[in-house]
Amino acid sequence: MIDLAILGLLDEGDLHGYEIRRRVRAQIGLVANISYGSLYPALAKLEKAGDVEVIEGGDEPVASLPSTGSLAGERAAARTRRFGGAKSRRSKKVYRITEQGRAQFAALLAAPGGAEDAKTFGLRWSFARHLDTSARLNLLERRRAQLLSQMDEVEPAGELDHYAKSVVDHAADGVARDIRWLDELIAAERAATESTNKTETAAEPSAARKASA
Amino acid sequence: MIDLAILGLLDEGDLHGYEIRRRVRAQIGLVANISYGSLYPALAKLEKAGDVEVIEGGDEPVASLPSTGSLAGERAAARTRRFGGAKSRRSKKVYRITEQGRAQFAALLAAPGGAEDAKTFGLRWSFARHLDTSARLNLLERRRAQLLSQMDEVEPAGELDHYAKSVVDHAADGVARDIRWLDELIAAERAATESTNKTETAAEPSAARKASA
DNA sequence: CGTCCGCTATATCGGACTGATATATTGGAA
DNA sequence: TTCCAATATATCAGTCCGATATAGCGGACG
Repeated sequence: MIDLAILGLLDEGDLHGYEIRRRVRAQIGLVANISYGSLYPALAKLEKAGDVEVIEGGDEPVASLPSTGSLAGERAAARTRRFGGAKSRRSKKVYRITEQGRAQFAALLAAPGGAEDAKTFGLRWSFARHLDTSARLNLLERRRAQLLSQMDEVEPAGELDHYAKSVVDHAADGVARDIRWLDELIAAERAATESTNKTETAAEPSAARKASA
Repeated sequence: MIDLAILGLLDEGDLHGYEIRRRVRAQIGLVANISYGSLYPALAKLEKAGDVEVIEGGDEPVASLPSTGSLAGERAAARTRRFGGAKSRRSKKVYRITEQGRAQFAALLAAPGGAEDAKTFGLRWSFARHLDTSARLNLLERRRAQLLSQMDEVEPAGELDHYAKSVVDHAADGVARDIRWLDELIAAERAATESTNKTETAAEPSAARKASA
């Protein structure tokens, strides 16, 4: 979900479209990516919905590191600003998230529905700081269940040739690796919960502790 | 590319749409998957293009294992056949690949253009038996280059919080693992090329035993 | 000193694919 | 017998990607 990525980044500071894409590529490019073909329509849609607003001569990126490779761009923007705002000006529409947008972000991040595919999960987890421990555990277990159901839909050994088998085996190893990783994250979250043994969230049954392939 | 999967499976025997999807899920479900929403339009398109043809009461699946979970379906098909072919019949359009379709399959499999993403590569490699060694090496190196360019587009360390860092690190490990795998496959192909003079596929050399990260 | 290249930046379009839904048919369980 | 689950085909709205178009700007280069 591209809205999630956009709102999540805008929550850390005002940005324009090009920079949003650059940050997604630089930060979580190995997990998910967005194209202009979906980015700009999504921004227009979010603006119409009132989740974001345009602040024309948007200065200070609020979040740290204003530079990082876009020095020329920043200078260009400064010059644009100096020139005054003749309406013929194009270039650089800076977006800011609204209160409604923040609520929408929280809703998308919680997102009880849906299949939790790799990209969406990666995106959600990269914003996991916005969730509480029980929501985090819920997310991890949802992804884990998704991987398990994916695994036992595949036939055990099948009569595949050498090449097909190599790709299937590699993929199976990858899934097993992902599940181990999820188990570590789940354990870490549980440990964090117990160490904060105030009272809250003492229960959380969440039955998925055996599952040894 | 869904056409590649369809033609590749039909090359092993006549099938109807439902069974094509079942086999994709069962055989390479961890790598790629197809939905009805793309499968049936694709079949219609391929038929119109002359790459496949419909054989109405399609019998013997040609390829082995006619059963595997679809016993009921096969019996139903048999009964349908006994009933005779009143044109009001719906159910079960069995497809067969044409000569032109085989050529198209070869073209799609070679496919010099395109970015070689994970799913497409997995699909291509699972059909690698249809390629010669040099085409196989070309495919492997294309995928390898794709992963490398993907890696150095990401910023080195970035100031990410704990959760984002965990997902990025995990993804980076996954890419490194994929590259090691590709290196093994490349080494194996090279070894196979050099030992062609003797008994073909002499010992499955597994010639990549170093694999130092 | 001009002009051409590459980067920043926004925008749109066609095409591919998904997920949901609708519709038939049939074998088997209750 | 009735109803459910599985088999089987088909379509649709929505989502996303890749390619392409446009445009301002700074610097390289002769």
